[in-house]
Amino acid sequence: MTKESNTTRQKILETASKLFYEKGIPYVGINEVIAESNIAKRTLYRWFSSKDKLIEEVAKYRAELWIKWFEQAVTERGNTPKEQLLATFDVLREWYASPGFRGCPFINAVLEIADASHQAHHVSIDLRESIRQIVMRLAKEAGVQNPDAFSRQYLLLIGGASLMATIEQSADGATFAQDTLSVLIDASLAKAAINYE
Amino acid sequence: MTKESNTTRQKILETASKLFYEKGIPYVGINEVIAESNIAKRTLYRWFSSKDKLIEEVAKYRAELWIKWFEQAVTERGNTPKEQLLATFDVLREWYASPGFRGCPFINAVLEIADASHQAHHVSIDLRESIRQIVMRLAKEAGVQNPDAFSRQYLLLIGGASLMATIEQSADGATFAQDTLSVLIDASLAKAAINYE
DNA sequence: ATGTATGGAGACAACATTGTCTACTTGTTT
DNA sequence: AAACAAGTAGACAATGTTGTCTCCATACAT
Repeated sequence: MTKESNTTRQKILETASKLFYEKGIPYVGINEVIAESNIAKRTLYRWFSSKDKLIEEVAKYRAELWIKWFEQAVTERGNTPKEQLLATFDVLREWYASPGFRGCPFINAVLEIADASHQAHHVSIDLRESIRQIVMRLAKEAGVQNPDAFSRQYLLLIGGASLMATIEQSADGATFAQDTLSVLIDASLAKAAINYE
Repeated sequence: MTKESNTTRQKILETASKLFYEKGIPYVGINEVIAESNIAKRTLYRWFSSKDKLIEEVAKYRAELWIKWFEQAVTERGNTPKEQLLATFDVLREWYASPGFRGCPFINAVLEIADASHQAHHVSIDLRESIRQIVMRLAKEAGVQNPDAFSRQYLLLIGGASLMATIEQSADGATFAQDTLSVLIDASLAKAAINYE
């Protein structure tokens, strides 16, 4: 039934999510997903019409969890908006250093699936936009001069830090990003204070 | 002979490089490379013992060209070290906006080939280190306080900008990175001037 | 002139891929 | 009781993959 079905669907989603992340999407076959999920092939195809659809649903599922995790972790730490902005990179540093970390799954998805028209790309683009909205709100509250430009610079830093974590397998990128962000905020606040180009 | 051989080898390298970049490494088969190169399968395998070896050699070939191109483009523009540092993102912006741009091939390679022990990963890591060395030298000349940390922050920005160009398909990341770099340099120079915290 | 390096054309083996299909089982709802 | 939704097991087709192999042709060096 619906209840039973949802748990099966959920089980597939979680297994696929784990395998896709660990091995890279193109390197995981449907057969591996069904074996690891302990389900029949027929069952998988009843819930997901194709591998591409499964990839898409996994991406949506992950994105939903990620943004909740991020938003909560950020509001938990730091009391002022500025502190919260800086705290994002504390959260990220821990993530990068956590066991099993193998890059940001959303960046991975975009590059593993070369086809730019794939729905999974849109999920990653939307997630980045969600992050940017959160950052922009915090930046406004912190009194940053140009919150829009600032939020885009933030995207640069989070992308760069994730990339460094993936390529150099080091969490230090989060620290460099944090320092850079601090300089950006202070420069913007100073500019706001003297209100002079 | 050696001369003839080198041109054949070179032809394979260039064709593979183009295909790998356009379609993504896992999505290009050996058969496609040989068809596009107008050579026999036997010939390819005489020069490259496996697809992985070909991927590795293509990565090395590209990295060599890239760093030359980058170094030259940078020294051509801007007279002072600071100007040259900022000019890097003018060069990159043009690259991102150029027709057929489909991301930084070295970032792509790392993420398309999930296996971290693949030689192509090392090529990308080495290239990033080469970039960092160039930036560190310029930073020293410009009088930046902590050239090592600065160069790593630079890597963040170049990675972030490349990623933005890939994911959002926009060259604007180069501009945001340039602005950020400018703030970083000025903050560091100001700190150097007052020689205080 | 004869060996050696190089290249072309393509068959072939061995295996992996996605997605379909048949046949059977279980549990729930009307 | 009958219909229906969901799941299991796994064969199968169609296709794609890498890498080997045979047979032949060409060009150059000693």
